[in-house]
Amino acid sequence: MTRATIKDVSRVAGVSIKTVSRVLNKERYVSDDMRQKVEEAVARLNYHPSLAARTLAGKRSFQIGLIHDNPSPYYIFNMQAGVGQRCREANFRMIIQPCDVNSPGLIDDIGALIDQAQLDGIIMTPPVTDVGTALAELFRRKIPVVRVQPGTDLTATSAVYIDNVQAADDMTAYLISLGHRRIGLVTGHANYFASGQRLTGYRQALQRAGIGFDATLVFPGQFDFQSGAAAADALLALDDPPTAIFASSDEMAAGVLAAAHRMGIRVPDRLSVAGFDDTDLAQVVWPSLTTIRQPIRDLGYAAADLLLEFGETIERRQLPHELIVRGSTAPPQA
Amino acid sequence: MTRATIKDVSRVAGVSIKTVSRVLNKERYVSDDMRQKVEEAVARLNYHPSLAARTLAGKRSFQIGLIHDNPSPYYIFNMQAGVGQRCREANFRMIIQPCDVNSPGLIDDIGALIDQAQLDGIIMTPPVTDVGTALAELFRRKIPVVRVQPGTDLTATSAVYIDNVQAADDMTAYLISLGHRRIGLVTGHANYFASGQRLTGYRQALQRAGIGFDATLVFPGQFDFQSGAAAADALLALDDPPTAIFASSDEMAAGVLAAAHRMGIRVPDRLSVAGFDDTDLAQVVWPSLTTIRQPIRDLGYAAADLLLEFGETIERRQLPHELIVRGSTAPPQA
DNA sequence: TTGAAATAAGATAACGCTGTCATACGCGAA
DNA sequence: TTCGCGTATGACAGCGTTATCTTATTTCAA
Repeated sequence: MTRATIKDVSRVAGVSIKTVSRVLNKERYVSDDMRQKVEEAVARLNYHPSLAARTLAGKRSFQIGLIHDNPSPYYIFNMQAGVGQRCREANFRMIIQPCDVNSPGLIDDIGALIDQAQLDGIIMTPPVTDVGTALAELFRRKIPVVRVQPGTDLTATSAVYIDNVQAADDMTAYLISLGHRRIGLVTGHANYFASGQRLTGYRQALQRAGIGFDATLVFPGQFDFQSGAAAADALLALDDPPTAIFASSDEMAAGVLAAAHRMGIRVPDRLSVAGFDDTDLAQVVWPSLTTIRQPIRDLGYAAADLLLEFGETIERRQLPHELIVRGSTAPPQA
Repeated sequence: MTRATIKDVSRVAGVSIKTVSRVLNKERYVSDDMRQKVEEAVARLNYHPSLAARTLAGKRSFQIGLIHDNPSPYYIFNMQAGVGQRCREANFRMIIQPCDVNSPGLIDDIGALIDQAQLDGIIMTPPVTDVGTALAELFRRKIPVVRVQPGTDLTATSAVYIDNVQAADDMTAYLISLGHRRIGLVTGHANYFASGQRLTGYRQALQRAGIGFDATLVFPGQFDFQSGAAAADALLALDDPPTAIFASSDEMAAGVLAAAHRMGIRVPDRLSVAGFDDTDLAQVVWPSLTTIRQPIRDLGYAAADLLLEFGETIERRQLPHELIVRGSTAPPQA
């Protein structure tokens, strides 16, 4: 028993091939009578149209690509879950393309992907979102693009994002409200635009509270565990160390926690630690992390939604973040 | 400027379409002369063959599917990385299909995937590997299948795996060698065959050391953080609590750590904790976890390799695990 | 009542490849 | 020389859809 084709369906339903195609594509000008006959035949034969044939004959491929260069399993997993969910709803398929932002072959790889699979659209996550040459290549091919948290050319493509400035402001303000005055900040990788935005939010909250900005309390990180631990080592070795450390990612916050544990500094009693993202990680470290929930899955869903609903039309969508208070933060000890 | 087709290439190279096709597919009977002309034209036009057309015309689709129902981002991420890598080497594409083992639509979903995309092969990860109805559907379609760590019908398909019994034995023996006599075990989800195998390895090591098996020291978990913490609560509340706890996953080990922290029990001084998998998580908790490194990425790579190299021919490959000693284990306090 | 537009259906040509078959050439054995 | 075989190339049909064009039929305003 081989696969059923549209021809089989048309024979069983007693209609022309084109009519079956019309029903499948929900085109107009099909009588209810015909539609029903076709649907019955489709069900009876358990027919599924060949994507290859549809792609070849039509202008659409029913496939979108997700391009990423992100070492965080949590991020990618949730992004895929969101995009995948929306794709499934629309009967689209998602093609994952990991890539290397620093590779010279990046543009060729992306081009090859689009050519070979004839993608209907592309979703990009940071930091690929901000590679000018890659963007240019996509424009050249006139393919719809949605970027997640883009940092540059904000209006060049559709985009979904959260308000990073406000989120960092929220967290900083929360720490201040607990009574902290010296708050360390571990920034993210310089490649990521969000890193700068979070610094802005941090400064903004400090200023509103009348707390002077102290550059020695800001330490550059790379979003990963190691750099979080290193930052904590440096910050806690200061003459006047911070009573709270706000890390721009949960991984770095985990690093801060580990460093504190290593030094015998009790968290949150002697040091408050805050993260960013609310990945699963936030709840599997001890104490569990106060963090900003970034709705990664929803961002993915929204990105796919923009692609499928609007196509080339440029659209933007901001999603809400949320301050999640857990056990890693407390008022500073007297 | 639209995409280049094989026709364009043939015109530029001054040869027939079929010759271009031959070069592309590395068929025999092509002179070096021709081959070079074609390759030049391909490069000049930046030509990439249409997957849709190849799939439709040929018998292969150059796509394989990765079917999973696994809530662990780490696992999936690394599995994808391994499979993806091998696919890229062979110029294949990987289609990800998350699914729900308990959904009644599972079989239809898999069938639709294969029909629509005309996949050349399927890779499955636990626990989907052991769903009999799904396996039957794949056999019916005569599609090559490679399973990762299958638990049932071991010889029914190609498979890649590690020796779970030996791995659990290794860890248990290591804890015994540190001087532990009462070793708690948190098992994994009953759906996973590996859970039972690890229990076997644990018992095997105990027996070899002449330590009696104590069923009260074995607590059922679900592979996740919560169940790890719950297991630790229960085990540490025993009249004669264990001095070491071996959790069958890093996530559960993280749960054990958190529970210990909560109770003020120092790790590893008062309690040794061991995990399984060596996911990234193992290094971002404190103290970092002694664990069994399961080469997930390599398993993925090997799975794709079996599929691409052997096709329908059933082949099996066992990969080595490794005991990784970190800070969460130590000799028991006197 | 008429005819132009809207509706409903089918016949047939692409789409860009691969598979099959046909053809042509060189070379060693008969 | 001739035959046959391995090698090298091309012509052309088809893969399973959608797009385009054509042919009814119905509807509705003038």
